[in-house]
Amino acid sequence: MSTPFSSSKDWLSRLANHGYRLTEPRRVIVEIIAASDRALNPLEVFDLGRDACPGLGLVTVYRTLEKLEDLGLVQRVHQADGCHAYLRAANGHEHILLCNQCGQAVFFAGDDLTSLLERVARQSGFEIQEHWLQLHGLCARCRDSVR
Amino acid sequence: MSTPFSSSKDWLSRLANHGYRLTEPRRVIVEIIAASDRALNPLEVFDLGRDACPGLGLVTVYRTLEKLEDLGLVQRVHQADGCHAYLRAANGHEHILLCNQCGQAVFFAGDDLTSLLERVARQSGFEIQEHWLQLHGLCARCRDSVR
DNA sequence: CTATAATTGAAAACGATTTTCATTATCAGA
DNA sequence: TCTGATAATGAAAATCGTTTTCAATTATAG
Repeated sequence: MSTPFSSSKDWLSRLANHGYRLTEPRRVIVEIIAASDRALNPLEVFDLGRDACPGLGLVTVYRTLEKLEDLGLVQRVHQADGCHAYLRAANGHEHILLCNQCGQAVFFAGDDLTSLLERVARQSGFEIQEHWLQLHGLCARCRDSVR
Repeated sequence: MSTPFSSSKDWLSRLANHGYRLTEPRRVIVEIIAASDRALNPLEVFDLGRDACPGLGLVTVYRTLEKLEDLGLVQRVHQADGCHAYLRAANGHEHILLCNQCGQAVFFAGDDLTSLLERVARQSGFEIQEHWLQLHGLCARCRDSVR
């Protein structure tokens, strides 16, 4: 069980190492995602980013999120309403647990899945390339405040 | 491990029991989803539906899929490109395995998850309301034809 | 310091989905 | 069986999230 926080410094050098330029909009966007404990959609990143970088464009948010996802630093989560939000990427065999109320994200280890995956591959004849586990619920605080 | 086929008769009576009228467009759409062994997006349902019901409108497809989902007969699957497709709903603790190539869907039992869910709930303090496991890979036939 | 090429933001385009609205069809009740 | 209330339909327009285009700006190698 781990918090989703991460170091924006690392992310910026990863960007630089891959030939991307370090610009003000990118610094701001990276900082926002890395510092967030919940998944943010592009518009939310945009709104937060405008505070630190008034000229920021929504298009730049989309483009930067796409690059961060390509580099494996950030991952998209799918929400019930069909929209996408972005979060620090899970490392290794971590998966995500999201609060339906406040959006808080928690990572947890899901290594127990391997035996299930092997069994399903054997029985179905499929070659399994990707597994995608996401949990939704209410965090302790929201559970108390809702009832 | 089970095929995704289901009885469209059952679905129609479920619709009727819930106060919905049985119309030609609904009969056609239900028949298409129930008979499909892969997830279909609304446009695919529309194209197939036009064959049997020439006047069919895409809007009706969306509306009918929404009702079927509300009744728990059909479920949405999220795809890598962000689009949605619809499939017979998994029953009980089944989950879905999708072929990235041909789209074929296979259901498998995922009851092994309960202990994982309990552990995560305990450690995180969350009340877990929904778990969402989806596997992607290549079915036996596509794996052979791709290589 | 300069030149080059990557990056930017605004506007327009885009595709999927939803809403609006007038017409049509289902079905409960006479 | 007929009929009226109203649920359901399809077409067009609106909407929403996302992507493309393009001219202006900016980071960085040399």
